[in-house]
Amino acid sequence: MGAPKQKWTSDEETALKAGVLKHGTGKWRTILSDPEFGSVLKSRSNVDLKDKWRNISVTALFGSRRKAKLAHKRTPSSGANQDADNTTALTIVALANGPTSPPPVPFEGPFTSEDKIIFEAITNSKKPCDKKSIWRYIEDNFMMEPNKKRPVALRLKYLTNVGVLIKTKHRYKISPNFMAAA
Amino acid sequence: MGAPKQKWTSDEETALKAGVLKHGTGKWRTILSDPEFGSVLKSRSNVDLKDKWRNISVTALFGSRRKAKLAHKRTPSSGANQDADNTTALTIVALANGPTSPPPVPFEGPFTSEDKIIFEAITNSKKPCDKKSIWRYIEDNFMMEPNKKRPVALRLKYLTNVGVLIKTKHRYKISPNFMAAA
DNA sequence: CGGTAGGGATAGGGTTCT
DNA sequence: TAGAACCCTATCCCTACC
Repeated sequence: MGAPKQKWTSDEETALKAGVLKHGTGKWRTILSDPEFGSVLKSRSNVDLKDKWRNISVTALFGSRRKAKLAHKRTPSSGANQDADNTTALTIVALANGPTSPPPVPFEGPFTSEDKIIFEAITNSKKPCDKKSIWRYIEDNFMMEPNKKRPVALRLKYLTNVGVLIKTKHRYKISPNFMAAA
Repeated sequence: MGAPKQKWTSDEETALKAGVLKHGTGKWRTILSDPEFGSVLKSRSNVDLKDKWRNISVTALFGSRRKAKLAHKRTPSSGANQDADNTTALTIVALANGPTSPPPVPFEGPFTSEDKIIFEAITNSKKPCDKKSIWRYIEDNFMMEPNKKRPVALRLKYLTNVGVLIKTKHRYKISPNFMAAA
């Protein structure tokens, strides 16, 4: 019969994350065509990439797609839930040789569930985006309740201070010193 | 909390086997939607069907799922093992009113473990399939050692002679006079 | 037609119950 | 302890919509 099920290797996963970081989400065919990632992902289709990204993303934030749907169904309460912090999927790690200078404040891990939402919002926009875009993304996708805004705002400021995010003219982007990894 | 464990009735089991014979394995939602079987199986989900089929199939071939895993772990040796013949699950019985003429050679039971693998291979392909497909299925799923090929080949020829299998243009299918039953 | 998004189905590992 | 029934979720498939 067909293939018995092709499990993703961590190499493939890393390539996918790097591809999303470079081209943005929803650019699956573009990522596949990029020789930087296409070679690693040559046995995957654009749809495979989409599915895997959905799985990675939703797993990091909710633990599973099923739980994500349940969370969506509930009253707009627990957007990012508490037991999501001990996942490793959508995390960001420092690259060996970054071009910029060291941050004034050292980063102290680990990343929180708020961080992960912020990363997803920024990554998804593909361009440096302002605070309002980040909020809109979060509200559109996670039905976060109002009193959850403060911790997110605090993390946004913190991540900027430690150099994980770079803020230019009120717009945020992820530092090139960091990239998604397993 | 949930349901107290709903044991499968033999009616349900028969319906499942007939459904697999008609639609092939892996078509659980289709089987459920087929009014011919859906009414009997109305308290079962597609996943239930899949799980039950796994139990039936693997039990017939190995005695249990655990033994099946062990068999897989061993060196590609004992694909179908010896103590599988005294099971009743994946057997085939003659239907009362078959459309075709009686076979030149009467069938003498019982079915062997080789037969069961052949049935599974053909059933799984959903279409009449040639000898090569059957071998590929067997090798993919049971890691049969080469010197086991002969008994399977002999049974394939025998089952064709007695009319359990029908061979057309080098392709085999199960006779409509026969169906899986408990 | 090719591509993406999203819902939904399947495969296979794991867990619970008996 | 084994086996049957059931759960979990990564992967894969289908369809609507550009």
